[in-house]
Amino acid sequence: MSNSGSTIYDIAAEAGVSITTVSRVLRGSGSVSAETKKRVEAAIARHNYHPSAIAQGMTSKKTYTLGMILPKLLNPNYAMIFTGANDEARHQGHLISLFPLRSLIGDETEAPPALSLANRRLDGLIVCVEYLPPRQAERLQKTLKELRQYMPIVLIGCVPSYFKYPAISYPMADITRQAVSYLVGLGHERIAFIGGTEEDQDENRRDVGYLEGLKEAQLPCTASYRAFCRGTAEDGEAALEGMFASLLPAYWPTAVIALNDLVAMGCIAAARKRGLKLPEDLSIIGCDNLYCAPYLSPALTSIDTRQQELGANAVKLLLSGEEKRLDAEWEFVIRESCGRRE
Amino acid sequence: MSNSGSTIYDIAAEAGVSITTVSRVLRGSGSVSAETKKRVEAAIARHNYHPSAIAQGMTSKKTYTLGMILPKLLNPNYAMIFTGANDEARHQGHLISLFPLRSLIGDETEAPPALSLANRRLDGLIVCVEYLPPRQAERLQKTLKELRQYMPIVLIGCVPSYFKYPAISYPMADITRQAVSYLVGLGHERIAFIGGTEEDQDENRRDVGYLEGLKEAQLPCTASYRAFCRGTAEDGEAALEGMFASLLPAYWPTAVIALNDLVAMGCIAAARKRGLKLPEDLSIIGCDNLYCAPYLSPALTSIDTRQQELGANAVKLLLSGEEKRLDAEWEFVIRESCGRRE
DNA sequence: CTGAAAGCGCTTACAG
DNA sequence: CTGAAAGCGCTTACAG
Repeated sequence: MSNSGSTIYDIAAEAGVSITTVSRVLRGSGSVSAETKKRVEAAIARHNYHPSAIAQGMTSKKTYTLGMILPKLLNPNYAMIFTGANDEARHQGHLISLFPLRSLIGDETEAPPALSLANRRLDGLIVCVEYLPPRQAERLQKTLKELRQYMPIVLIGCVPSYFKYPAISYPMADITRQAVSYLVGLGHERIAFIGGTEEDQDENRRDVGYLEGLKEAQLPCTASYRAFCRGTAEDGEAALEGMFASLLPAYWPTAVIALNDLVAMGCIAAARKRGLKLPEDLSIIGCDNLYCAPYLSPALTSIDTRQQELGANAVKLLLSGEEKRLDAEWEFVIRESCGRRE
Repeated sequence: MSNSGSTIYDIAAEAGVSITTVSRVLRGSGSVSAETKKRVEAAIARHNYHPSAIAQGMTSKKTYTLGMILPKLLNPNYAMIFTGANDEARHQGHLISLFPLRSLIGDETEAPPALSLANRRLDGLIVCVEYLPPRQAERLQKTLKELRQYMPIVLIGCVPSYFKYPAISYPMADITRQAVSYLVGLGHERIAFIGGTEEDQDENRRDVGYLEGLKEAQLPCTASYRAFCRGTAEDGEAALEGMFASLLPAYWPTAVIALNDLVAMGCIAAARKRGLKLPEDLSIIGCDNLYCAPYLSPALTSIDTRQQELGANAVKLLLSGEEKRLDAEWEFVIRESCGRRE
C-alpha cells in the first residue's frame, strides 16, 4: 500500500476512529484502549504513515532545528565544531542548519524568506564568534539582541567579554602568553607572531597575550616580528616570507607562533624555501591540532582546541537553558616542531 | 516596538487590511494599491515582522530544506562536499540538513519523529554512497525506493550501477587503473594497494581497477600486496606496517596506492618508522587532494576529487529535476611522492 | 476511553 | 484592488 501522501485523516478513516485518537497513539499520550490502539497501529503500518514534523511543529511551536553560524566551514576546524554539534543535537532530538555570518551582520533582506534566520523559527542559535572589526561587532550585537527575543543563543569561539550571552570561549590571550613562555623556556628570544587581526576591541586576543608574554620575559617587542593574515596556509607562507624578505638573516625570528595549523603549515613551507632546517633554525607552534599535524615534518607542536567537544558542549549549553559563560578546554600538544635554542 | 510574536493578523490589524492583503504584499503577488502597500510595509517594519517559513511551508508543501547523508563528516573530504552543497543550496534558496547513514539503512523507529527523514518533508535528498556490503546495499535500495515517492533523490560518490537514480559518480575503477599504469610507467613492479572494502558487488571499485592495471602491465597479483581498511591515517599506517612485517624486505612493495590521503599519510609514517627514504624507497599515491597534501613531505601525489564541486553539482542536479547520471570530475595531481624506479 | 472543535500562521481560489 | 473562507496536517483543551 504505502500511500505517499497519507495524513492523519487517512489513518483515522482506515481505523474507524477520530484523528484525536490517532494523534494519541502517535504520541503515546492520553489513554487509548488496547484494541483501538492495535487497529490504529495497523493502519499506520499499512499506509506507511509518517506524521509531518512540520505540522507538528506548527502546533507545538517547535522546529527541532537549531541554527549555527560558522565563519567558514572550509577550515577543517569548523567542520569539527559542526560535527560535534550535529551529533549532540541529533542525540537530543534536533537538527542543525548552517547559516552564513552575513545573515547576522549583513543585509538579510536580500535572502529569500526560507533562508532568513528570523523566519525559520529556530529552537536556538549557536554563533561562532571570531575577532570582528568594531563596526561588525556592533551590528552583530544589534542582530543578536533582536534574535534573542525569539530563541536562546549561545556564543562560542573567542567571545569578547562585552557580549553578554551564554558562551564557551577560548582564553586566547592566555593561551598565547603561555606559548611565548614555552618558547622563552626553550631559549628563544626572537619570537614572531602571525595572528588574525588587530582590529577587535577585546582584551582576549592572541596578540595581546603575545605582547604580555614578551613583557613577562623582558623581551623587546619588534613590529617586524608581528604579522596578520586571514588564516590560510598561503597566508602563513606569505606572512613569514614577508618577514624573511624584510629582515637581515641575522635578525630572522628563531620561533614563530602561528594563528592556526594551516598558517603553521605555510610557515614550514616558507622556511623550507629559505633553506632553513626545522626545528633547528626555526621553531613553530600551530593551533587547533588538525588531524594532519602529527604527520607533517617536523610533526607540529600545536594547541588542541577540542573543537568537536566545543560543538557538542555548545549544544548542551544551549539546550540546557543555563546562562553561564564557560572557558573552552584546550591543551598543548608538544611534538617536534620546537627546538631548544642556546 | 519590535514585538516578537507578531503574526500576519497583527500586521493586518495594524494596517487596517485583511490578512490576504498582507500576504499579497509579503509575496509581491497579486495587485495592491500603492497606498495600502505602503501602510502594510510600515506595519511590517514597525513590528519587525518576519513571516513564519514553517507556516508558509504548511501551505506551499515546501520546506526549502534538502537532506544530505554523508558517511562521516569527520573525514575532511566530506566536510568539503557538505560545504559545496550547502553553498549552492543556499544560493538556490534551500537549507541542508545532515542525516546519518543509519537513518537510511538502520532502524529509524528509534529516532524521534522530528529527526526522521520521512517526517521532515524534505524537498530532496542527496545520498553519498560508499562501498556497502550486499545486505546494507539491499536495505538502502529498499529505503530509497520508499523515499523516492516523497522527494527527488540524487546519489553521489562511488555509486554502483545497479542504483537506478540520478547520480554523480567517480569512476574509481578507472582512476585506480590509471594510477597503477602511472606507477608502472615509473618502473614499479611491486605495487601495493590499500583499499576500502572488497565486499561490494559492483564493478566500479578501486580494487577492481587495481587488478585490471596489474593485468594490463602483465604484473603478477599477489595477495600480500593488498590490504583493506576503513580509511583513517592510523588504518593506513597499520595496513602498510602489516605488509612490512609479513614480507622479507626484498619483497617489500616499492609503491603503494592508498584509499585516500589520510591513509597515505599513515603510509608515510609507517615507511619512516621502517627507515625508508621517500620517494626513493617507496612511492605513494593518495586520493582526495586534501589541503594538507602539498605540505606533507614528500608533497603528496594525489587525485583531486573536487569534492566541493561535487557537492554543488549534486544540489544542482537535484534541484534541476533531471534524471541523468554523470561522472564526477577528477584529476591527477603529481607532486613529489612518487619516484622513478630502475 | 473517545471525539468535535478550535487553533497554530500562513496561502490560495473565489467573489465582489 | 480587496476580503471572507477554506485548507495545509497536526495537537490540545473541553465534553461526554
